[in-house]
Parts: sequence; structure tokens; C-alpha cells
Amino acid sequence: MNLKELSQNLGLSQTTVSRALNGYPEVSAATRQRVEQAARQHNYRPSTRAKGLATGQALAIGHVIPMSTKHEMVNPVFGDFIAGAGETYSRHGYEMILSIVDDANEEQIYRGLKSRRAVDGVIVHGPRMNDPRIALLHELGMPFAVHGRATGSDIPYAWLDVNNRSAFHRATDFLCDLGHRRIALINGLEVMDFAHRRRAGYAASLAAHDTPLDPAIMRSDEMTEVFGYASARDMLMLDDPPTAVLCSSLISALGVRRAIEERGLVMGRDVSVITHDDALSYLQNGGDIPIFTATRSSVRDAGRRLAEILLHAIAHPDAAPQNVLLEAELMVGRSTGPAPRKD
Amino acid sequence: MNLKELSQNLGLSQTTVSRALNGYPEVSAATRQRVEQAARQHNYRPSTRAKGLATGQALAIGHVIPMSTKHEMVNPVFGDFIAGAGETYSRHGYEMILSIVDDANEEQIYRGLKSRRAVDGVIVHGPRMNDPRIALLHELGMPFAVHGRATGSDIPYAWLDVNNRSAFHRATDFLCDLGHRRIALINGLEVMDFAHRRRAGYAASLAAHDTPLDPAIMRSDEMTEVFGYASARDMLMLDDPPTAVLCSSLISALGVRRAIEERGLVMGRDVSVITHDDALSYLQNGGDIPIFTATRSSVRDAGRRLAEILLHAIAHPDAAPQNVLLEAELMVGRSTGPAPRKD
DNA sequence: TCAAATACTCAAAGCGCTTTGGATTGCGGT
DNA sequence: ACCGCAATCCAAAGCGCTTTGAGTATTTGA
Repeated sequence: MNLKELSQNLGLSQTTVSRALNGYPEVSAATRQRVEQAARQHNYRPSTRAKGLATGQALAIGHVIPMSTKHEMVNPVFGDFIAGAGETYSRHGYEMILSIVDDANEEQIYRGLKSRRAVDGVIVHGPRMNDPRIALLHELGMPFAVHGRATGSDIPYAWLDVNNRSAFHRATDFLCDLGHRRIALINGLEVMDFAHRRRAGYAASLAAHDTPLDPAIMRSDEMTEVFGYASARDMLMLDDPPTAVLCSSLISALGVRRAIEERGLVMGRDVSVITHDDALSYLQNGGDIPIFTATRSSVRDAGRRLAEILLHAIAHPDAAPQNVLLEAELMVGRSTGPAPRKD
Repeated sequence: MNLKELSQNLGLSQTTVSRALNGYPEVSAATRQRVEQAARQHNYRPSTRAKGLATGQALAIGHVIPMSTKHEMVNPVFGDFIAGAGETYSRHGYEMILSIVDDANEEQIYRGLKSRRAVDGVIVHGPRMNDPRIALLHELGMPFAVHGRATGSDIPYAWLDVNNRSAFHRATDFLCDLGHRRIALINGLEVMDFAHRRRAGYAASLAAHDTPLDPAIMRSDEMTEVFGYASARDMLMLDDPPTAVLCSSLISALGVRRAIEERGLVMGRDVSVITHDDALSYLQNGGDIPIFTATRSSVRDAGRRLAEILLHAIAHPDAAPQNVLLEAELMVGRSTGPAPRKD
């Protein structure tokens, strides 16, 4: 069923039917009613492609998901993020189109989306330090919004980020206040902007507590369970092992806990752990009382909001780019306690 | 840059340029070379929408991701699955379009995709028992392929599934051979087809070992860490606690381990655990030696292959639907051991 | 009563591509 | 010199929609 058939069916012109369906005022209430009724009955929906061709809009947003070539790994955060973004899109009649791409081909993907006019805008995932994508998208004139920020970019652009620096600063303060001074950092890859900022917050807090940084208890890599486990295991075998661990992901924190318990220690008593928690739907941090003390910020909510920001930017091309900085909550759970006294 | 401009630029007709670019034989090698060169130089790519309108194809595949309304939860498996499917699509020049939708609206979404002609086919995720979607899609004449199977459907359709029944049968056999008889089952929601089949395999094996089913040590729900933890904790407090646990997801298994250790028991000695492992990139089951003994099957690979199946079905509408049944490997890790002797 | 204003409705152009059906050119064969 | 056949190339129609610019009833005010 297409517009032509529908309008013949109704004995009206295509124009009138189109207008009736799109809420234009030039059509009488009675006619509109009739048209809408018929459309519903025949299950008519305008062809996205034809509509897009005629209007010049794609009514679609691209999500280009970078994939770590090293581990063939898609960020686990991503499922919840797009679930949030998807809510926003469907409310606004947009589709979401997804490309999963390894780092090498990213530029080609963006250029392709642009020249094929496949999307009205894109979400940039996983920004890195000095991320070249933002200059590229700016140059292409493609509306975009960044989940996170890209330190080192001077062009203004739309973004939504968690205040990673302050979150890790506060978390470190919290541990210091409990008497900890040997605090390990198990971080994401430091080319990733968020990891860089978290480290900065951690470092600033330690500095404020007159505690030197010790590379022996600082690691960064892709945040798997195994990475958390191996890092914590190694660190606990040091002569001067950490009494607390600050961890960038709940998944790695699970590995940290495994290493602690494997060594016969008790988390929250012998070793304190704080982790960042993205509030993933399938990986909740315990029930009523959190298992892990955590800096928490819902990535799904971030998806919802960043999508709004992008749609706003598309609808108002001349408006200044919106920026949102979310503060993570520090939720105290059972994984932290006073630093054990030295014997 | 559009086709018209490009062809004027070259002093050729749109037809010739289009043909040159699409590999038709009616154009000389020299001309083709020239055209391709110019296209590359001007970064020309045909507009997806216009091409789609002209050809009647969408060159896009829809993924409709059901979201559990109860937990607002997106299946964690999904990220890896679409990473796999995405590889196949980009190799074939298709896009992936995603809708995240709660169970209530599913039918509308499929009807919408159809009438808007937005996709050439869809992947059905998370099939349930007697899933109504497969009859619906069949009726709509929309090509589709199912990740899993839907027991109770008599229409033939394309699917790819893990042999869940045999996997859990073998896993249960394995435990029985180690002397276990109190074997708990921590399963996914049993409306989900895969959970139903896993349970059937488990039950068949127990029956073959003359062991009765005991509902007190069988649970099913959404497979979160917390669910695994709470289930195992409760079961371990029974008068006659299980000596082994069969678990449907690595994430829940992490919760099971937590419950075991919290009780001061050792996994693999006091309580054996086998879990299904989807080989998610960010949740690997340990390094060289798996932490958990597991029935393993890569969901990413499933994505790759199911996408191929769907594209094949689209290209050959009259071919019989393809079906693939993958056998999971049983990988022995450190979470299983002989049943402890009764005192 | 008539002209002007209002309320509807329509035919046709255009969005950027593919594809049909023809036109043109070059070349060997006679 | 002419014909026939490839090898090239092209103009125009059509995909399903929106939107422009205009047309036709129907009221309204004087």
C-alpha cells in the first residue's frame, strides 16, 4: 500500500492525503479523520526512503561503535547506552543505524555515512585523547554528539560526560579518610579520555594527601575480569601491597575480588575496593546494600540524554552545542573499610 | 556531490556513470577506470535512499531487540552478537538498523518496518516458546532469521541455535560422573526457548541417572549476578544443599561463586559449578585454564553466521530456510571436582 | 446581488538514483 | 562502398514521497 493507492482508494489527491497525514492545516478535520482511519486500516506508513529523498532528511542517527582490534572487544557499556538512546529516537521518529568498526576504518565509515546521506547525525563513542574524529566530523559538517569528551580539541562540540575526575578524586579522598595510603589504580586504557581523567582525579587526591604515585600499583588496560584479577593478584604479591584498590569498571572489580579472596583475604576488611559503576542493567552492584562501594552513573540515562542533545543540535543547527557534565554518586557499599593497622 | 554533478564533471551520462560504478559490462574498462577514479576523488557514494527507492531494496537489516520490561534489561549477549552480525553486513554492503522495544510494542515495530519498507529482513532475538513473532513475520512476508528456535512453531523458518539440550545433558552427565546427585539448576526465564531446552537436557540426564528432579534446587529468572547469588545462597542453606550447580550464564555464575565463598566454601571442591559461556569479549572465562567448567559457544560467531543465513534467504527467496545447530564445547575448568563424601 | 475572502483540493515538479529501450560509433567482411 | 555486429553511450521513465503554485467551491460582508 503506497500513497498513490491510498489516495485513489479515498478519491483524494496524493497531496491532500500527505497533508492530512502530516498535520498540515490546509485540510479539513473531517477529511483528515477519514484519511487517518483509512491509513490505519490499510496499515499504511510512508516509505522511509521516499520520504527521506523528498525531504532531504534521513530520520536516522548513526552510532559508530569502535571495536578494539586487540581484543575484538565491544565495550560492554554500549548495550545499555543504545537502549537509552533508542528510547529517545523512537519517541522522535528516528531510527538508529549501527556500524561496528575497527579503529583503522573509522574515518572511511564517517565519510561514507556523510556522502551516502545515510544519517542526519552521529554519536561518537569512546572518545580518546586528541580524538581526530571530532575535527573530521566538524570538517564534514556532520552534526554529532560525543559520549564523553576529547581532551585536546579546541573546536566546540556537543558532549555529555560523567565528571570522571571529580568522581575519582572523591573516591580516593574517601579511601584516604579511611586511613589508606597504598591505593592501587586499575584503570581503562589511558588513550581513552575517561581513563586519563580518572587518573588525574586519583593523582590529585593523592597529592593532596602527600602521598606519592607509585607506578607499581597503577595499571591500565582493557577492562576485563581477567585484567582486574591479574592486576590485583600481582599487586598483592608485592612486598608493600596496596590496602585499597580503585577500579574503573565493575567487571574488572569482580576480578579484583577474585584475586583478593583467592589469597585468603577479605574484601572490605583486608583490602578495600572502590569501583566505577555504569549501572548496567545486567550487572547490578548487589541488591539493597551495594557489594562494591562505587562511583555510580547510569550509562543508560546518558544514552537517553545525549540522544536528546544530538536531536536538538540537528533541529537547531545554529544553536551553540550543548554540554552536560554529570556528577557520579559515591555509593558506599561493603567493599570498603578502615585501613588495616600495620603489625 | 551527486550522480548528476559527477557525470557532468566527466562529460558522461548518468547512465554510464551508474553502470561503470555498479560493474555492468556495457562500459569499457578505460571509462570505468576514469569514473571510479573521479568518484574516489570527489568522495562520491550514491545516496542510500535514492538507490533504495530505485531498486526497491533497503540494503538494511533490522534487529529488533526485546527489552525486559521487568528489569529494563537488555540481554548482555546482544553486544557481541551484533558485533558479529555487523561484520557480515559491512562485507555485503548492508546497514544494520536497531530497534530496542519492550515486549508489548513488538508487533507494531515489525509491521512498521514492513510498511515503511525500512529493511530487507530482520533478525529475531530471544525467541520464546510458541513465539508469535515467527507467524507474524511469515504472514507479513518479511524475510527473517531467528537466533535460537521457537518450540511450537510449525512453519519452517531460518534459524541458528546452540544445541542447548545436549549441552546441558552432557554437563549434567559430567557432574553425575563425578558422583554428584544434588545438582541445582539456575536457569534463565523458562518462557525463553533456550532455557526450556536446557532444562530438558538437565532433566533427561538426571532421569538417566535415576535421580529425581527437586524444585527446591531449580530456579529460573533473568540471569543477573544478583539472581545467581541469591539463588545459590538460598540453596546452600537448605538441609540438603546441592553439591553442584548448573548455571545458564557466566554472569549468574559469578554470583553463584560469591555465594559459595561467602559461606566459606571452596568452588570446585565443596561445590562444583558448570555454566554456559557465550564467550563474550569482555567477560572471558579466565585465561589459559578456565575458571569455570563451561559449555561454550561463541555468540559473536553466531551473529556472523546468522547474518549470512539471512542475507542468503533474502537473495534466494525460494530456497528452503537454512538451519544450523551448533554444538557447545564442554570446557573443563577449575570449578568442578568429585562430589564431596558425605560425613 | 456581486466581489472578496476563506476553505479545500489538486496537478506537477523534484529529490537522486537505476534501468529500459534506443541511438551512435567503429570495425571487419564482402 | 555497404552491411551487420559489437561496443559504447544516452535520454527518459519511474521508484514513493513532499511541496509549490494554482484552481475550485463555499462563505461572508456590503
